[in-house]
Amino acid sequence: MIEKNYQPADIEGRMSLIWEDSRAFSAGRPDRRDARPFTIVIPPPNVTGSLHMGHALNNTLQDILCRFERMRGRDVLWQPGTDHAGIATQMVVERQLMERQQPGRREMGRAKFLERVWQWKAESGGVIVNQLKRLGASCDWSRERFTMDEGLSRAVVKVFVELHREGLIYKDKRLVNWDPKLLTAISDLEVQQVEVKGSLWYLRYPLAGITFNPEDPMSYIVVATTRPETMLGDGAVAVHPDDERYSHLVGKHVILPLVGRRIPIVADEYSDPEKGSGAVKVTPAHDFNDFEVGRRHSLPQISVLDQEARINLVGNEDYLHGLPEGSMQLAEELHGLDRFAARKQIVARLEDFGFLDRIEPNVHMVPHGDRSGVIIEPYLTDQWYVDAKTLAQPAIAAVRSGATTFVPKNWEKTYFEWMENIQPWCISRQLWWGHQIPAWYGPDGKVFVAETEEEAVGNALGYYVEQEVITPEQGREMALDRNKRAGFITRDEDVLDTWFSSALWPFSTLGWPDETPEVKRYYPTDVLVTGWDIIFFWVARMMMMGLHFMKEAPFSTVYIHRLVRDEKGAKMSKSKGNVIDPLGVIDDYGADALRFALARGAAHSHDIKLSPQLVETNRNFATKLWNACRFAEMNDCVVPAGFDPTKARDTLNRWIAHETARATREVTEAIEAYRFNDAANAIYRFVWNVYCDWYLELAKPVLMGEEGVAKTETRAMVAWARDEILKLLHPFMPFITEELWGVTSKRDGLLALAPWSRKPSLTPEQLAMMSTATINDPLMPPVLLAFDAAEFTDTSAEAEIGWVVDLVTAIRSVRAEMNIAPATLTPLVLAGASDETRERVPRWSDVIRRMARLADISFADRPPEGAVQLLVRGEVAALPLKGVIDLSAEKARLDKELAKAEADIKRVDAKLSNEKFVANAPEEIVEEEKEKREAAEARKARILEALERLKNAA
RNA sequence: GGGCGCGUAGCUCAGCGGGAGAGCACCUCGUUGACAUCGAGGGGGUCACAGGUUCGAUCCCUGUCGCGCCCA
Repeated sequence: MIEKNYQPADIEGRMSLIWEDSRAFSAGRPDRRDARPFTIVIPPPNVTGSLHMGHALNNTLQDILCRFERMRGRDVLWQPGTDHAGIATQMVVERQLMERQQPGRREMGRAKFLERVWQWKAESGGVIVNQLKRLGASCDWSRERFTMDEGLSRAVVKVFVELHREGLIYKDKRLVNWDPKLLTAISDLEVQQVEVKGSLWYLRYPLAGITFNPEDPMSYIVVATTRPETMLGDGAVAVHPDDERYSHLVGKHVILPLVGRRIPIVADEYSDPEKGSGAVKVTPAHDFNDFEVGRRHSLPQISVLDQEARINLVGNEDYLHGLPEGSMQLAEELHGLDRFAARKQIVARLEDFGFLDRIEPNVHMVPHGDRSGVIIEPYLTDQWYVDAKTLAQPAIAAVRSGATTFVPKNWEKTYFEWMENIQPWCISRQLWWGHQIPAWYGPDGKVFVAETEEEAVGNALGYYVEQEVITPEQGREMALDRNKRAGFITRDEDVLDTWFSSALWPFSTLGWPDETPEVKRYYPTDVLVTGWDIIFFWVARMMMMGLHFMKEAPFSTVYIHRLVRDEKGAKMSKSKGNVIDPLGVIDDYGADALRFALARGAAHSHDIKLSPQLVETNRNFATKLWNACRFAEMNDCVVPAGFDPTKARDTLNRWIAHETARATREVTEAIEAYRFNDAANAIYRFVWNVYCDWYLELAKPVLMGEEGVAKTETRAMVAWARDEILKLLHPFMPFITEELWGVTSKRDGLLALAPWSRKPSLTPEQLAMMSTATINDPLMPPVLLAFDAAEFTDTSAEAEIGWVVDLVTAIRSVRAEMNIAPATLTPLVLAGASDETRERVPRWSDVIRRMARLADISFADRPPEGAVQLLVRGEVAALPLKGVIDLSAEKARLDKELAKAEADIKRVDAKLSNEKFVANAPEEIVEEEKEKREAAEARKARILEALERLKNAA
């Protein structure tokens, strides 16, 4: 029994348990051992995360694909899991410690802190997984993975060690993006350029050997800078080689104000004559461009900041080197100041001594950390890098060759753009939570990289014994006793960028580096579904790692979807307060409604604008389906064993078989093309505007009528089409469809595992098998034998029902226009009806009378006087409403129709009289136009007749 | 500065070479036995602008304007 009211919350709670108990989503089910696998790896959400609309969209789309392919008979693995999210998680736990006024991370020490993070993960790390289940995600939850799992960690270490051995991972001292709040390096991608209103300071640098005089421009050179405080670390002044204003100064020196360092004036194309004064200060240790300039001119790299971006001068050898007596005083005064406080001080001092030329307002881009939000400092440190340029080559080639394709294809351009200009990837992070880098150092700083500590220590001790740094005896002792080697061999403290482990996700989750059956069966995966914002972070890196270690691209298709925005198109954000919580929406309207709203909006080239009202609309659709199924149940509609819809006799039933087949093809083809919106809209239209509005309404007289062959067949067909609807809709609205599937009939199994009604396009292997196998061959894939009604068509049924629909619609329309009360039943006269129409009427009179509110239907040679005359498919249907209708209103209506017909004729004539059109247009188009003209002429003739009769009546 | 995308009904968007479409909103009517979370009907658009290609352009090309995003 179907409940009277649709209650999504009740259904969804129960259904999750049913799917879980039946292990419906398990990959490698025994009954699918011979099926083709279909694999998607989930973009692992942060373990700290909770479900937002972006997740809801992303996972809805993946689930649609997985459920679709599962129904098409594939052995589906949707691999779930979460990401350890280095910085984010460490921040969450540190904040928690602070809130509870417990000892902080540093007081605790590394081991204790990590224990604490794991504890946090055990308690609250699973939140998002449960939220995904509420959305209906049909992942194989038994295979859930975490990037810090033992197995995945082994994969990370192995990849690091191998890439290091191949020279594709190396340690380098260069400028990194340094986050002075989180005290770690971050990669280029984690930096966001933000437009900031700042200033451009023009500073006077005195020329060496000339007495500085603020009044004498010949005694100094003006440089422009956005960061005056870094002048302490300047190594040169650069001017453009072609800039004649300065050419006489190239090779000369300036004396750095306040500091007293003598630095050269160099010619370098980096300096832009158009910008500022045309001369720039060069600070190799604090600016990426200056770093390159410094390399070209062999300038010293003088870092003047510490890790927290405070001025660091006392005891700073690089800074103090070669400075005149007395500069210690300045160093001591500035030492320890924050970079922005120091800026003020330094500018003030420069001004005091006449070194400040002027200040101009200046808008420029300033790098900010995407996690901390603070201004990033280019900072000179030792970090580990991946040689991305080398790894990118096969990854570029794979997309060029089509081994992997992006949908929509435009994204390939973005991918190439980035990949072809890729920079070394900084992978070390000065954090605790993450995969600690498997590198150990000896007392002289020599690096030993190995998969285990034992191996690394062994190598190191062997080396130092050989070098006679230690004796063999000491080596043995150190090898056996960790305490003995402490201080001699130390492990790298840093951990790897979270995205390093994510890059391995498509194979590490399958058990690699072990040679598991899962790796063999499910790699490479079929499709990756993700947002464009992580193409660089994740997609590109998976491509690189997958191709390098597995020799095959990790997925053949990358489907890129757009963002979910609020109803006004603004990005959802906590600060704006416009966030729609998917779980709240699920509570209010059900997961199915949310999913369907998202799917219907998922067009290729637009972000999705979502509002609660939109979800409500889709909940209403679910209710409509619910009630249609109740109607079927109330009329005892069931599908008899062995029922074949293509063998139906009744026209209406053949018509719905035809329409169902059409909808099935549309939905199938749209999902195959990742056009989720088209698929969802096709099924929406079919359910509401075809099945409910017409089929069920037209079937009512039969269902209410007496028992007989027609009624039996109609009952079967109502139920059959309903089942087809449930199947087509299941990938989009899994909960309600599974519930209705279960309660409407005794079923062999779950809808989630029921066969899709359109055969998948055959693989070459399957085609080969078909040519050698016979129908009874046990090797024949069952899916090929599945009954396939999706190819069924019946154009004559389509024409006949089309006529009924048009007739009813036309009568309804004119009745509404004429303000005829629904309670008033009017007669219908079919004038000059063809044999076909005369034949059809007895079959449909009940229906037409009921739907068009008619008293009776009769035939006549000509329409009665004063009747409203409608044109339906070229014939006149007359409603004798003399006295009821306003004749002038009817004349106005007919005049409008006439004008329309004449306009049509005119337009077609214009075409047909154009010789070039007739000569150049395809024959069928010309033929079509001629037919259109004939039809319009016929209409015009009928309307003129009708007007004539109207005149007579008046 | 480079790249990508978008400008179609009041709103959100389909359509992308041969008669302008949907959903929502709006207006009118409706207690017909699945459904008022509903049914029936209706109004509403020089398809941003200007050129070009074509027998024919909302659709293809070029340019202009406006909006959004990414990279420097």
